Amino acid sequence: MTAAIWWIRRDLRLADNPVLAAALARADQILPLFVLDPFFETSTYVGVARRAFLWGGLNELARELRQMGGRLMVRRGQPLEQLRKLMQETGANAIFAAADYTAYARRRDAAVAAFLPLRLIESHTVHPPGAVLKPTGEPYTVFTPFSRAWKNLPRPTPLPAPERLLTPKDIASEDIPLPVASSLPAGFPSGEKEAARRLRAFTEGSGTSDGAPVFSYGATRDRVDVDGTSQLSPYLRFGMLSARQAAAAAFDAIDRAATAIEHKGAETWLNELIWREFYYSILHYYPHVLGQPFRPSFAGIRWSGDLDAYGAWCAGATGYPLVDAAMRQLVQTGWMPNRARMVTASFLVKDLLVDWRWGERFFMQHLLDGDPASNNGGWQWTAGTGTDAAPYFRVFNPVVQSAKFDPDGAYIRRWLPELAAVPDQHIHAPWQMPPSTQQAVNCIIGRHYPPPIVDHAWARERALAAYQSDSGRP
DNA sequence: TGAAATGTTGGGGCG
DNA sequence: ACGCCCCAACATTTC
Repeated sequence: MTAAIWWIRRDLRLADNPVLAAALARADQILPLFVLDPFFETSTYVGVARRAFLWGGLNELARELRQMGGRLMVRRGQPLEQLRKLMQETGANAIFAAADYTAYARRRDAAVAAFLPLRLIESHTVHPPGAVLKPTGEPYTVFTPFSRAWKNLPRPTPLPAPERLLTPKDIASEDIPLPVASSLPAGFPSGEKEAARRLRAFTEGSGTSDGAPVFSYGATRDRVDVDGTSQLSPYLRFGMLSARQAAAAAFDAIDRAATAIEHKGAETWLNELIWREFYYSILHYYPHVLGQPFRPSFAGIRWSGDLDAYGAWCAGATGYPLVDAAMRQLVQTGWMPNRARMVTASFLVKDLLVDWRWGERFFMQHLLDGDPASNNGGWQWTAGTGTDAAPYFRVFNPVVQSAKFDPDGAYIRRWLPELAAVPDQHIHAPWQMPPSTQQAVNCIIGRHYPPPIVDHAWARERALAAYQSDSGRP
């Protein structure tokens, strides 16, 4: 009998799992192992919600493994030490894990590989960093040519889940951490089954006469008052859904599209998946983006360092309803639609002139899908410091964005109940309500809801001036 | 995957 | 009838 360790980090699924498949091809028995790494228990970049989501996923995975005859092991401590011990206890002679790209992950895996037979398998992307390169062998730094090259590669075909998986008996394991009920994200039940159900509902429809949401994605994805996005990112983050499964479903939807609009919707969603792969590639080839601007010319911007402004942004108390609604949604649910991320990020960086890295960290703490590559890519895009980023002079107007993407204010009223009775005409800029109206709807600006923390027109000019003078621009 | 400022055009009111 | 102005609507440029 041979045994191999399946070292699980963020690949919490049985279907389409090339790491597990590689381990099964090599060994008769599999030791699925999760190591409670003290690094993550103390990291300021991991908040309680994402940790609870992970614990929930581990419990789900353990349940599924039991049904197949297997068992999830949990050990606490340094990965190298715990892996070495488990190999000694069990006679396992190989370790399989998914390749990962953050600085910490690479350091950790290199340290293990130096002493133990660790095999890293590509699993987090459809086409791993290095598979999509310019003809010269250089990485792409612009999205559109990257996506063109990506689409020229073979279409993915996900693997089925294995039918049986045997784990050696009588191996000690710690208890799987139970998520604290109060920190469990209510809108996002954890686990592979839930992920598959949501993917099906999004790309194939929920069985009603309505078309699949992916077909209207082009029109609705930016509407914050409508659930127009897939909301699959938390599942992709922990591999409860694989990028290949998602991309395969996107290609299927493109094939099934009956109209130009449907085709465009599915194609746009596929592009979002490719953005994710683009940023994985960027992080792999340009690891300095974690901490430094991709473009060094932006390293000299003098940020305001305004802790009060940052605190108001975090608390959803800037006085701009769309920004505040989105920040409250983030803190309460661990998730925000992409449009809201762009608006809140632009507001922090451009209107408040707060260092984008502060926002990046806050998002990492609160987002269930907090992924270093995508999150960093998004923030650098907004700050104008990244690859293929928004030009520095593009400044979102939080009132205009609100009117466009939450036209009736339904999203605002949902997350800011204090504004529930504000008339439509003032919902995007409530400080313009006449005092009599404020009285009438019981929303006094300055008492029930704050006045705007900055004047947007003024803030825009300040941002343009700061970017211009500090980034060596003419 | 902006917004604001500036420029152009053309219809209509009016002397 | 004609020129002038106003200004919406749209286009282009600039940040």
